[in-house]
Amino acid sequence: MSSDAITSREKDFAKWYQDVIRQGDLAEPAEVVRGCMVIKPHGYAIWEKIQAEMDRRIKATGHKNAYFPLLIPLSFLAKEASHVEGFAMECAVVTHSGLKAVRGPDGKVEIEVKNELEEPYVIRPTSETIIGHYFAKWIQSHRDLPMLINQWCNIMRWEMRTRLFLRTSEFLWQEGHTAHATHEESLEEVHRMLNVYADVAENVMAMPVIRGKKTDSEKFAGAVSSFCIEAMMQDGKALQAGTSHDLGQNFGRAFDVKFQNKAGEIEYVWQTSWGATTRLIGGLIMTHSDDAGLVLPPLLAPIQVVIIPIFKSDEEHAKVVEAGHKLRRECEEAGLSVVLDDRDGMRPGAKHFDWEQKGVPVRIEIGPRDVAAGSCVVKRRDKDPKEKSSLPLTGAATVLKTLMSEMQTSLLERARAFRASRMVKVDTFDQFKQALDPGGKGNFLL
RNA sequence: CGGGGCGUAGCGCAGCCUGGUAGCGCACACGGUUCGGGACCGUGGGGUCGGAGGUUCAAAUCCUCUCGCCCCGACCA
Repeated sequence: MSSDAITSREKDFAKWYQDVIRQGDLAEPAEVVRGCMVIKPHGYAIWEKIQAEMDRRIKATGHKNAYFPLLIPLSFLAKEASHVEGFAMECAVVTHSGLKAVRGPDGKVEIEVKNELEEPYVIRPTSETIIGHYFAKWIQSHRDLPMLINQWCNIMRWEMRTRLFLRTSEFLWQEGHTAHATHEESLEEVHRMLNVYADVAENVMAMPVIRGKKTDSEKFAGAVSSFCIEAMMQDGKALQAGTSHDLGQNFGRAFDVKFQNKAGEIEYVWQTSWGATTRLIGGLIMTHSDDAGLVLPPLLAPIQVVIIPIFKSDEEHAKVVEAGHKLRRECEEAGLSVVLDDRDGMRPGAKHFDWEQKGVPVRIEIGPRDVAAGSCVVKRRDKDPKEKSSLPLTGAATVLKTLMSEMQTSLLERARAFRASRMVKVDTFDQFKQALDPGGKGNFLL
């Protein structure tokens, strides 16, 4: 209905983005905590899928997960000059511990903060400093290298302007921190992890990306150089979707992370750091979703198949649901995540819209006619909803499994085609200026 | 942080200019008829109008402050 409709992309892209998130039940602003968001179960399930795929690749490249404190001593920030300068304004600072509750005469409880800390803590805006501190303790010899650590955690950056998933004051991410014996090795690591990000983006999220180097003004505060992957959104704008930094010996020097090389000489380590965040979900939305709501690539869909029973009488209901459960079990055995939507009091059409908005890749109808014919009706989220095909119930799970990988591929191809249609290749600066001229729509690759 | 817009029921909104007992649609609850793409009828529940002050006999409405959200910009993942 009009009250919960989704604004079209053409009419208002920013509004559309928020509508998709609301209707897809992914997240909502935490209006009681400035700039933060509540990630709802469906949104969080997508994050868990991204996490799982990313984590597997991080471990496969030799890294180990660990966890470091949320709070960082203020003095740590001061050790790397350009690092503080970059993050200073975004830091939330913890200055007190303990509260005192005072009950006034009217019965109201007033709360005041109690003990001022000797040294304030900063809520981590990123963990190079505290991890650098521990690297210094853990690394003595070239035999301790490379040190390959990753942590999954939350981060706080006091942002001036926030947008759900794309930029929130608190966000979830993974941050890798590594130390190496040579610059050559650490640079190799920087690009290895950039490639992991590109792999996840393209082969899991079906989101084509371009690898690039950030300009000096854009690079990570404290890095020698920063690399990133950029994806193109449906409004033609680029989204930075993952970064990998060459930290050189900057943090090694700042935190005194030294090792003895094979020749017995003392050297500073060469470090890297790399991160990917919940922003990826924002990129996912803006890459694939349409005016009907969320579209999820099968590899990231918490629910891949929904079975909608169609019936009039109780007898029909019994038959249809029986066939539905049989199909559900077969799909589960084939490794698909599937839901039989037997919700009472909701008509089939309403169920279709509900799951469509949530981005479920395939919806299946089973009605009395299908049970009689031994078939079911299949609708793909990446196609026009009027486009339906029939599928024999026997062996349907296998066909659906294949369909999933087809959808995964076709979403990536579609996104690539879109990007190609908006991207202009230029060879000279004059061409660049010319290309920018007509309305500025589109992005450009030099 | 600069410029603009907006906070009224779970969601989307009207009412505000011109103060006078808080409304609509969807959602929700119950009953019935329905059911292959958002069903319909009837009945009902739900709001100290973001918050705090002020003006007034009287404030959703006028004034001041404040918090939050959205958009553009600068900055970032």
